[in-house]
Formats: sequence, structure tokens, C-alpha cells
Amino acid sequence: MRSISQADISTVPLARAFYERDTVRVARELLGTILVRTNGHTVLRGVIVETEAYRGEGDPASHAYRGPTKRNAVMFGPAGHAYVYFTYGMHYCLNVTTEPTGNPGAVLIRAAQPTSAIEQMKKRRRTDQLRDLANGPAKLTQAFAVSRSLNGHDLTLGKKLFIVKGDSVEPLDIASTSRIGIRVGLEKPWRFFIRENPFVSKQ
DNA sequence: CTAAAGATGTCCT
DNA sequence: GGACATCTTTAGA
Repeated sequence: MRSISQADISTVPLARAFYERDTVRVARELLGTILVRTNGHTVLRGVIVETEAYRGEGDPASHAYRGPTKRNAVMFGPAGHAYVYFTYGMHYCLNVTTEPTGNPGAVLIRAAQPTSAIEQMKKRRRTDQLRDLANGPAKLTQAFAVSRSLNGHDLTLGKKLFIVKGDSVEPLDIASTSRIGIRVGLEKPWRFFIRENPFVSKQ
């Protein structure tokens, strides 16, 4: 994959209209975009290389499958917000909400290729292995300093946490498989990743 | 109220 | 390939 230079990076957050569409389509189109997290003076960045789509009705793997609850409320709200949930007693996972208000949907950000503030990410992750910084949903939130406080955060404001357009010239080689770590809904090929990219959680 | 599972990661064999 | 850490949420009694 082509490396990305500072000058190429947009600072304009993706608009609400980008998120307010079919969840599976948004999941696919988020590949190659850049996740940005401003944390004090630090700006952490990475190219999104792996995502998963979660719908509501008809998707038994989704938190929204059985209707709204306190935890999944953000999934039912407006598109373009962060849905951050805590799981396994120790991990956070980051999603972005999709679909119009009232219609649940979210895209899990599973992996990113770090491009900025790599030293800070290594510190946060307690490893020197570049590949291990964000090649999994909980590793990614640790590297990007994402936790509960960002649940419901509006990603279109360009503050704290947002996503900007990528600068890839070549078309991406996108693969899809079953989603990972679920027991139902395995028949839906809603995991998307950039083929051959070494920062994907699993090929 | 109680219990079981969970959109995971790490370390071990 | 498997155990285990660790605790919130949800479903069911």
C-alpha cells in the first residue's frame, strides 16, 4: 500500500450524508479512509483497513437485533456518531453509526494502518511491533485512546475523533468474509478488508 | 435477583 | 489450539 504524506491528508471530516446510508455500503467505503484522534497535542492517525457492518432487524449478530436498550441507544440515533461499547470486562470497541435516525446500524472499525503518532501508539499498546498496534478492534481503541467517554461523540465536528477522506489513487482490492467473533449471522459476508494489507487482523 | 455470554487479546503448550 | 482475565449487559426466573 502506498504510504501517505502529511500534505495529502484532508482535515475535513466526512459529512453526515456519508454515514447516513446503507450500513454495508458504508462499511465497504470506509476502507481507505483515515481515522483521526486528537488527544491533547497529539494527533493520532491511521488508515482504516478492516470493517464490519451490523444492522438491526434481520441481523442476529447485531447489538440492535432485539430493539433499543441503554447500551445500544446510539445505534438508533443519527448517523455519524461514535458507538463505543465495553466488552469482555476489559476491552472497548469503536463503531460509527449509520442509517437515518430511528433505523439502527453501525460499522465496527476492526483495524487500521498507523500513519501518525506511532510512538505514542507504541507506548499505549506497550509494544514496538508496528503491525500489532491496531490490527484488531480492541487493539485499535487502545492505540487511538478511545474509551467510554467518546460514546455518542459526533464524528462530523472534526474534534477529538473523526474520519477524513483517504488519498489512495489506485482502486482498493477489497475482500469480504463472515464477521469475526460472532456465533450467529455467519452467513452474512459483512466483514470487509483490504486484501494483502498486513495491518488486517486476520487474512 | 442470578447467571451466562460476550463484535477480544495475551500468554501458554 | 486452548486457557484465562475481568465485568457489563441482558435474558430469564
